Amino acid sequence: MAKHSEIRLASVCVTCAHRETGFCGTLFGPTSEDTKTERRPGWQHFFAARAGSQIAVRNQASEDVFVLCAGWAFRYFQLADGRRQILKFLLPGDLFSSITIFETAFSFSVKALTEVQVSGFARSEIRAKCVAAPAVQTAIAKSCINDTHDATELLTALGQCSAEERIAHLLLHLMPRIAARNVIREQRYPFPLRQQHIADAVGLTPVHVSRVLGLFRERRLLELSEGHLKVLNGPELERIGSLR
Amino acid sequence: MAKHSEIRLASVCVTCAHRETGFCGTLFGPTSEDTKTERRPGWQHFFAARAGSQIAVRNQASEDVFVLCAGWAFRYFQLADGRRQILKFLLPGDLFSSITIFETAFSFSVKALTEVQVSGFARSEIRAKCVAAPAVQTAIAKSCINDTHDATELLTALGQCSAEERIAHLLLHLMPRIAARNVIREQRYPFPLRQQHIADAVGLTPVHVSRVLGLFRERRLLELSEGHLKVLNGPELERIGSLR
DNA sequence: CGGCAGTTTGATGTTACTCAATTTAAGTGG
DNA sequence: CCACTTAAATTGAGTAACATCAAACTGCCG
Repeated sequence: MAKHSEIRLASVCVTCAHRETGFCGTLFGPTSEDTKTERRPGWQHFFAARAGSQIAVRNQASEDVFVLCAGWAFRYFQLADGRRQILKFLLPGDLFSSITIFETAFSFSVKALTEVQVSGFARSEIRAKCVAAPAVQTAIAKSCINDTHDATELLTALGQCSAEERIAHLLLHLMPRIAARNVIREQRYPFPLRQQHIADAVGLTPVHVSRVLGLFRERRLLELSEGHLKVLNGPELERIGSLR
Repeated sequence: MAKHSEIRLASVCVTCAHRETGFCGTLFGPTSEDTKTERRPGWQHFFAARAGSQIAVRNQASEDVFVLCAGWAFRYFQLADGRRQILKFLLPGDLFSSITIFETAFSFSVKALTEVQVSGFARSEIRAKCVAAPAVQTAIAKSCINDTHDATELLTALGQCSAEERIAHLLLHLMPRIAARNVIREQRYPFPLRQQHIADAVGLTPVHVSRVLGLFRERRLLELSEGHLKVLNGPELERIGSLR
């Protein structure tokens, strides 16, 4: 069902770092007391952050390329009046953004959704590896393709679909990504999003998200509580949210 | 005002093709009688298409990378029930998509908005040039960055903004791009979009687009008729649609 | 036990959609 | 040049979807 296979750049890069020692990420700029930095000389840069903490800011430049190693995070774009659009949920192995390989500044911000661990690599090193190692090059290209594809789908969902369709689409989008990183039994997925996150991702109010999820629950499509999503009627969910 | 400088890949590549002769694009798959193909042995592939004709289809694979040379076109994603989301308007010099450099298949379709001229280059040649010519590599990276940035902004507009804000944002987004390709006198821009196109781009109905444009006209923000947009009050338009 | 963050529910308001009629503009062929 | 045709834009009335405001409820943690 998932046309685009999941890419785990972190594992690729961590492996790289294990093999070649002359690889030390530069220090990530101090963001807040929520982030705990750890330097491993001869390795890549590495840090942890608490749930809810901001771990990258729009327009901030950095010499590093970041990969989420553990936990959930999300990219978002914030407006002056407080509205924010969540652009993508990041799962372990995801680059903060594939274009950070070309560009030093972020065009969006990143926040930790759960407690996270993040790994930073010197951009120069990554780019050098791109030339040398075809596997890295392919991984990055795939990450670009994936991002573009996701953006296309999300744009279509936001522009053309109803509240039910958008929420169903978001869940369908996340399910295979979660499944690629966890053992799923009986269609029960770990799911740390608050309704506020869903709302900011699909462009609705949390109140309306609650109502729609209530409807889904009534119709026995799914159950959603305490960090877990249980899908009861996958085919019907897909009929609603699949964009075809 | 325009943070991201416009990239004119066509001119770059045409220049390349002029300099190096061993560069012949493969034939673009036959799409319809609306497209008139012309092969120039030793050069890149080249064709024209009538306004409204489809010039690329989702999931269609091609060995070529396409650049719009003249006219307007747009990328879009179509749903089974006929709804479509316009993802980006393409102006002369724009790649159909920067990721076609990595991937053979399109993740969306492309249609001509006006009469257009399109140039195709063999992907293998482009990739070879990427390694050899830093200018081409930079142009492609910038195109990727640009696409990502545009997608971010459009996602935010669709998810978070009102009808007025979205339409204003679209116009503000297009103005500098048009200005980069035309001499603009007295804030009067060539503007071939129908209200249906605006509607499909910002996720509204044509009827509502008409109403909002009517409001803008009443408030003397702009005039929009017969292929031309005249901006009467830029600052106010920006206040409405600038996403800050 | 109290406090807090998140969710649910109800009542009401607003935005944008739908349907349908009318107007405007642009050809087209006589 | 003038009917005739057709696509696009405008306008109005009624409606549906979603937002807003506010209150009540839940589970959790200190």
